[in-house]
Amino acid sequence: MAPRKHSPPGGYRVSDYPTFAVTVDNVILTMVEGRLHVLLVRRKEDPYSGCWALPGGFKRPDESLDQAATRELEEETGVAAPARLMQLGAYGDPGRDPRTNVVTVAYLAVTPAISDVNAGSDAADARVWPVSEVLGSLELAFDHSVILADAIERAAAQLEQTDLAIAFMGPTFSLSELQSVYEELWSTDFDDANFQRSIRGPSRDSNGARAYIESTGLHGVSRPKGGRPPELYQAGPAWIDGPPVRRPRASGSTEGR
Amino acid sequence: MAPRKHSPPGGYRVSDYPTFAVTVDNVILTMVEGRLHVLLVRRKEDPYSGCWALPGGFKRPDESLDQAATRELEEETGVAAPARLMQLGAYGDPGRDPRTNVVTVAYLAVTPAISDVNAGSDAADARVWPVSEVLGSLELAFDHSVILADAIERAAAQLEQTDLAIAFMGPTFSLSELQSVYEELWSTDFDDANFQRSIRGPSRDSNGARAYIESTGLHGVSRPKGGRPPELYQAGPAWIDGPPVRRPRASGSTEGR
DNA sequence: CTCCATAGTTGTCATTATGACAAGAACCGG
DNA sequence: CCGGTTCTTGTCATAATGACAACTATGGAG
Repeated sequence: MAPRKHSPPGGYRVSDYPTFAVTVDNVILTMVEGRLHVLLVRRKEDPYSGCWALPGGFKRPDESLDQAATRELEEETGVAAPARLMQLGAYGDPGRDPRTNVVTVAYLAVTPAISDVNAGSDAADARVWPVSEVLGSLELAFDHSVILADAIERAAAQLEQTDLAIAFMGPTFSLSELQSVYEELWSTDFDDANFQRSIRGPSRDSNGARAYIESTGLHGVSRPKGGRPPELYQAGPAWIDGPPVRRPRASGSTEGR
Repeated sequence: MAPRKHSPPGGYRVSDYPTFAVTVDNVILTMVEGRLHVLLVRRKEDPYSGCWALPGGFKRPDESLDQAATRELEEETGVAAPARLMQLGAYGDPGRDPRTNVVTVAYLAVTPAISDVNAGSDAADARVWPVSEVLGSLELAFDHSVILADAIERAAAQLEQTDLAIAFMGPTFSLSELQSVYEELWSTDFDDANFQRSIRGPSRDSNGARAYIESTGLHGVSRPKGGRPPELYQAGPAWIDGPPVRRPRASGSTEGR
């Protein structure tokens, strides 16, 4: 029996209620060569020893969920938490952890290409995997495949609502790089010309509105196979005027749940 | 100390990690006379005895989070869980419950006007409150005010993404009733004529596309002060072709998080 | 160096959606 | 009957979108 801490007159005795372990798991998405990747660690311990899993771990009582997510990410992968680590949801199906009752809270974040990933003490290995590979053939620990799928769906939705796409980009980027983010997450093709027009802003006023991105004077380098070098842009000050691109409503969309 | 259940060879011993109580809380929103309302219960037990709170309670190990939310809602308020009970997020700041470490998972749902609310055994009272009143003057238990605010924000966002607005409506409804949902949650005014055009579908094809709502031949009754009786509609089969109304980007919008 | 494949950029045009607003239709109370 | 109210239909100018042609700037093959 757990120790009885407080017993207010007539109050619930907490010890009468089942206890759970609470963990946090991070879905860190990034873009490598135009393809969506996710950061995974290989587990060193049972259960699912040797299996790949989302980086995460146990929440401590003296920290918030957000703090736990940040800490565990850093501990297990050496990756500093991206600025916008957003909560994805809680997963608590009975039996999702063979050991005991574990409820996990999943977080989602997006980063530019990750420089160096280092497996922490709890992990045997850590690297980014192409998402298509992970969802196709790789078997993840626990219900992490479900979490990953939910995360990608959420990220795709957020692309339309926020400037999340910029978070995939480094300090400067070309518009085709940005375009590939939308195309990958939405499984669509944009007309290059129309995409530029949408992103740079409609015929709108020419001073500051819709400052989604800003032009640096710079030019990038050509692709391996040649081609005109792209102009480089940087993140604008704000997401002022609504989403720059809207998700195409085309193929059999299974929206609205 | 909690009982040591499993100790796989080399595995984590769960007993070494802190345990938490896990609760679920429901934000049930509804529309009463054009104003947004939320379902609350008055607590009978400490802590926060006598305080109003979101209906919820402890998750059991043998049920999923969704099931726990449904069960607690029914138990505490007698309200059958609406079809679409969606997870809002997890709240686990240290000290959010004075008793012990409690992580709660919040759920959000929307219903037509609730017929009868009955306080369950755990609650001293149960009723719907106008949201403006709750956020203004009423002090909720725990961090439930924060959860409520998050829920409303989420609901407003979902209005644009899904056919959530329909969930506020009964079997048949007038377009002005539907309009009031958008206007209340977005704090905007729509031009009545333009709203109708948007909802009923653009100049699009006339057979089935954009079947957000369907016309019943019926007519409602006039308002107290007179006026033409509205035509009545019912929910259409599906959310086929994207959102019918888009959130106006007008006043100082603090989007992007 | 020239030609060509590739990739990025600019421009045009028809179609569709949106906001503003006028006007008609159907009810109320007096 | 008449003004007040609410719902409904119609019109018009403007903005956004999709399709597509054309132009620019690179690398590489010959």
